[in-house]
Amino acid sequence: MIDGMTDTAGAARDPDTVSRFVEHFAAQLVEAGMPRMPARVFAALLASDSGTLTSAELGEQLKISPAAVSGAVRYLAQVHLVSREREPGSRRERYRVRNDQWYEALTNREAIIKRWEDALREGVVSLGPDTPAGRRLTETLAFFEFLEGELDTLMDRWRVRRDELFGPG
Amino acid sequence: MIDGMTDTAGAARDPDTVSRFVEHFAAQLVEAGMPRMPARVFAALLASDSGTLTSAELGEQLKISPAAVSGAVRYLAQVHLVSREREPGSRRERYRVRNDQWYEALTNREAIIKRWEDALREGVVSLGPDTPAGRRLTETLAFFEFLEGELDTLMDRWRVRRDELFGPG
DNA sequence: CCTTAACTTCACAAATTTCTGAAGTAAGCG
DNA sequence: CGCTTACTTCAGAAATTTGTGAAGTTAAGG
Repeated sequence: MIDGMTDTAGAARDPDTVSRFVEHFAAQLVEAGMPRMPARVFAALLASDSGTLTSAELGEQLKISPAAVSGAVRYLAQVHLVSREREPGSRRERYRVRNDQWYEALTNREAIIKRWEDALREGVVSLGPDTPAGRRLTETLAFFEFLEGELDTLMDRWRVRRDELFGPG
Repeated sequence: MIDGMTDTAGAARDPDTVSRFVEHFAAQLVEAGMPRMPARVFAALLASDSGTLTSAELGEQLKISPAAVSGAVRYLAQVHLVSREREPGSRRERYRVRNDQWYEALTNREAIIKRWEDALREGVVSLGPDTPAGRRLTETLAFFEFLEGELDTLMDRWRVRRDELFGPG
């Protein structure tokens, strides 16, 4: 046993090891389009045992200013990837990632899909429904409408699957 | 009938009207994370009757340089949203959006999902599978694996639905 | 094989985004 | 009621991204 490692059931939470995962996973999120700071904050929360961290803890762990934490958390709350909780009897705030909310958020691109649909409907009218371009937009629109319906039932199936794998919740 | 409008079956392709749709739809794509020029080029292709445009046509319509067209098209080809075709017996190239390839590409985030999964697997090992954080990552990983399988069958169902709506082939 | 057309690559200028320090605001605590 | 702590907002510096002009590359056509 190496000095300084705690002998828990799992691996020790070596800060360097944790940090490496956090940065690696954050990099994937960035590649998928998420801004850097939100990605890092989100990854840090994912990697925390409690699933919650305070602003100060995030700032220290990621070596970023309170302002950066504030901005990142606002972004994440807006897209429903984290929730903010006030610690009762304290002005300290805790940011939490819940196991389910994070994939809910992923499928909740619904607002975005809705706006795509609106733009496409406008396009069908503008270009004329009987033109080749109009027909292409009509088909694209139909696909998004189909997708919207599928996402709901997909999440239902996931919950069933999750209960199979990990037991009801 | 207004002067200058051609009396086709659909609406006339008034350049301003087309442009308004192109820019509006492109804006939605940008909001969803696509870089500006690729979004505009893609929207222009979607709105074209033939589904194909040359570099020169794109440059003129969108008022951008050949270099910008080149960069945008490279991006779009990389994510499989357009294909490039060489006009036989000419050094002119045509960029095409096919009706199906575009939603295939949307679901073909598979490469991205795969890398997320890799990062998560690494994380489970790093943090320890029996820690709360490790269990959270395990569940997240299971969700992505589930999603991967669902996407295939979802596309199958779409093709059936499309044939219902628009007829086969 | 030389000319020319069409696209690509490169270096740089411009615009945008990102992150910080500093000042501001709100809320617990004495 | 004022002090202090914790977060937020704001202005600006720094870094990144974006799009252009210009030079480079490839291939058709005489």
